[in-house]
Amino acid sequence: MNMDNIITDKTANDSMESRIRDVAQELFFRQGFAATSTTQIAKEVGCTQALVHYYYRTKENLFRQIFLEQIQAALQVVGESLLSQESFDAFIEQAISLYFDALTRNPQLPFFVLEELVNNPERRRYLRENFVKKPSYVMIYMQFEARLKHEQQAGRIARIEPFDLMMTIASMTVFTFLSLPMYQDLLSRTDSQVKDYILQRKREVIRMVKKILKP
Amino acid sequence: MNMDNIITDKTANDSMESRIRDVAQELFFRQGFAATSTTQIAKEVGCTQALVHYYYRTKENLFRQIFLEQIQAALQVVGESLLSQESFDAFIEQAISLYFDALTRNPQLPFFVLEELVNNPERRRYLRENFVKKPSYVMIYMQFEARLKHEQQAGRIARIEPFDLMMTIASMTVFTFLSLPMYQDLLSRTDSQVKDYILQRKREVIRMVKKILKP
DNA sequence: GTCTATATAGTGATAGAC
DNA sequence: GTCTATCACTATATAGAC
Repeated sequence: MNMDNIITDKTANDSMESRIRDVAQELFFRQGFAATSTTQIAKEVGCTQALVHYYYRTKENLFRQIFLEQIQAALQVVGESLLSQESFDAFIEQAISLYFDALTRNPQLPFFVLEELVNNPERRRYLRENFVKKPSYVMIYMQFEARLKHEQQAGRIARIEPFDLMMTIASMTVFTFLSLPMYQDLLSRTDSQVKDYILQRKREVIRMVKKILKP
Repeated sequence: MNMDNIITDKTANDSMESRIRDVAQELFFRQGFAATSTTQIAKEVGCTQALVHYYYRTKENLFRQIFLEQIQAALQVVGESLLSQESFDAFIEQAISLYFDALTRNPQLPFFVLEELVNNPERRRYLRENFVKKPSYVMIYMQFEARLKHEQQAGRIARIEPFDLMMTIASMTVFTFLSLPMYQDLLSRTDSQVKDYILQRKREVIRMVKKILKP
């Protein structure tokens, strides 16, 4: 069983800088910003606390870098979902499925983003300046709006405001993952039961949204 | 304008103990447990930090008392909503309306409860032992389940699992308030616009759930 | 680049005076 | 019941040796 030369992690970059980043992300995800210390990060990395500050100077800097990356990745998933050229029903199904799958790979992301945006008005300002105002992100929403209006004028779907449809899909998708720790713990579910539950919930959300959109 | 004798707050109890409790609740709601210190609580109350510990001994004790009260109040609202003797459609409408109104009076509650349950497995255990297992709370869900099944057998509503219906209503209701700080800040809405938005969202959620329940 | 050492400040909690 | 004083810890951040 000599595995000396086997590369075990496809994306592994063993520089201290990236190891600190990765450990920090894991801890921020699990515990949030306030409850995570640079001392704890250093301990789990196996370096000194000074090194964390050497690379990122402040805990806030380290956090921001991770936060920004995660928001960008999430917005990209949303952007990509809107590229679909299928029928509107198929597009909705594909989009919801894509969101569920992306969050299944990263189930702590919704809470991580929510927590920091709710608790820190400064981060909301930061998000507004860096994303919401950017033309490319405005375009994503306008594209979605235009397509919905078009389908409605053709009489293929029911009347609903684009913002309401967006909020409805976001609610049901995001809340599934926000409530996952409670689902698992309060109902004593195994990991495999949780996986089944997510799949079942995905199907059900798709079914319900389609029904809402029926003319 | 002599108002010396006017009682300004109907529930005000000016004992230090309750003032500490009230300020603590406000700060825990705004910042969460980890980001709130007993020093800060004392400063806002206008007493010394030692006094906070005199009444509640530990920060965890103080938090638990507030946390428990809030969960109990929330579960009572849910319990009351199930007492309705109206038609199922009217019952659903009434229930969703009740949840929206209760949360409008306490918009930070969903995040407060969510944050502490997600970040602290010990609090989930505490919740499971004190509520989920209690016969009275099990009964609330079984009542809801029975009524739904009954309506389905009578062919008055579509087939849907009770748990799915519950999650759907919870998703759309709770997420509205979880995302409120982002809605307000990112879209630069005034308080009065936010109030309108909540009312509009309530109507829309009721409409959608009714549509989902149509046979 | 990584370490040790430390400055400075804040934390939760308690002892003891009044 | 409320205060002052203090303990033992931990926090972030930096200076300086190697």
